[in-house]
Amino acid sequence: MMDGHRADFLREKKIIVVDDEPKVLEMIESLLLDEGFCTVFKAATQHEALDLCTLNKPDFAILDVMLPDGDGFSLFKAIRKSMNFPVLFLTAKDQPEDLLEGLGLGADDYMVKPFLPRELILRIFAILRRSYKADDPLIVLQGCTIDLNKAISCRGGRTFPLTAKEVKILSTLYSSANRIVTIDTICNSVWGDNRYGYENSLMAHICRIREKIEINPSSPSFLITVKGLGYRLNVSP
Amino acid sequence: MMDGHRADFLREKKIIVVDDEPKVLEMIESLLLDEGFCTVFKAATQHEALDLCTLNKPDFAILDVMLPDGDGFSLFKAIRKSMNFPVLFLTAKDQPEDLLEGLGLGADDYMVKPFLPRELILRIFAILRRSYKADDPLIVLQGCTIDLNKAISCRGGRTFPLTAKEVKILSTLYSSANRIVTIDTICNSVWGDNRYGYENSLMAHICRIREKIEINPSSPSFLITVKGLGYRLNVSP
DNA sequence: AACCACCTTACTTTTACCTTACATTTGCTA
DNA sequence: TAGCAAATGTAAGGTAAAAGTAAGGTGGTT
Repeated sequence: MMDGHRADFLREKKIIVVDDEPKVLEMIESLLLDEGFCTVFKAATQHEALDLCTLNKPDFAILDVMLPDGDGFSLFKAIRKSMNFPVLFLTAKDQPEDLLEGLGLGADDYMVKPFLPRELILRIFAILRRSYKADDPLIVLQGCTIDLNKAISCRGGRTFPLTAKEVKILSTLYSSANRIVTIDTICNSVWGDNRYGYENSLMAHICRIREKIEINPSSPSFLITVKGLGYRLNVSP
Repeated sequence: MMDGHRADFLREKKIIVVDDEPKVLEMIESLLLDEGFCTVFKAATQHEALDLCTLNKPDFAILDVMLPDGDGFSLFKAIRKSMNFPVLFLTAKDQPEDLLEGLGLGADDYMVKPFLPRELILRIFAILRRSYKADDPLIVLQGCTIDLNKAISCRGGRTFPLTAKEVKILSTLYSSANRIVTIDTICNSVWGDNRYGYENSLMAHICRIREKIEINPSSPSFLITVKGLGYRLNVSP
């Protein structure tokens, strides 16, 4: 695995692969899934690809230049009319003009088939890193990332918005990550001086937070209850 | 000239080229200057390169893997300790391990010598575009483009003029694109030190901006309210 | 089994924000 | 510098999402 857990949030990105050869499509898909990407769309034609893009708003595209209904370049132009995610071109033809046309249009990278699978993965990461660089401090859990500045959590390819109170509670817990934080401490940090009477409200918030960050909210593995003492946010070291 | 005036600001970026062969150094430099780049630094050794980087803070680097005092990879690691500009590796050796090592370290691109000059230029632009897109005063949303220089937004074939305050607000939001910007931050940036009491005014501006950029202003998809936290301008990616 | 601490859900209340219409200010032009 | 239009600011009623509440449920402990 590349980059370890630090690049987890990049693997949440939705990728679309467009190629007319089913074999190539399968190969790239399994390559991506093996690498830990959760959401991979496949299309064999330009038409299909455009529909998928408008519907699913992918974060990255791998486009073959040869397609049954028009070339990848025209697909690229069509996409760029309304979307701006990064694109890597793939081609069997080793023609310099092709390569230059692809990059000239504004593509992010260009690879010639056959390619080293590893090189494709590394180039994808290079592009994703630059395109989606997280200059925000991320809370990285195993299978979930939380961005408190953006007020979102990402889990299993889905993004959940966090509310103001949820952000406040999480940031309180995170400031004492892996340590028990008492209910009183949390209430004090969230509701200030007049903090009494909010215990149940806090409980409801914890419940709602778990829905957004836990893989199995009813048996939490990140936001842990320590009975009689408080809560603890487990963050991988 | 590539991309016309839209990419002009990318040519302002400072580029450093590191190669032990003076000929290659000269060749790349003149290539870059011909393309319109104004600032090109040259270094032949790792040591020289590091000094130039710390002094001039370049925006992009082209590193040869073979250097007299250590390889390009160790130079890359040294640079990344304190700086984070994008890097393209260049190598004469066509060894897969080399390529994979370079990209694996976190480089942005990798080219094998000899290369097509045009391809190098195009790849440089691809990387610069992604890395420094925030400087681009043209905001491309899905179905709407905003030109902050011209102070207009285009949507559904119609062009809307933007007022001074609207431009200021949008540019504040865009400089933290995709991230939550607090109302206080926006007010501070628009009205300066004495910013209190303008919250409602800001609200009215937000409302007017949405009329000009959103397809459906009452359920916005670009300029998002994050209740209790602030506003966010959704830009893809 | 009864207790306790906490979970969970559905519901109510609150609040922050939207929206509209109108008032005021600004800056341009005659 | 007076008049005008455009831009900006203000106020108030309306609204939906978020926060808070309450009540029944769960599971471990004594």
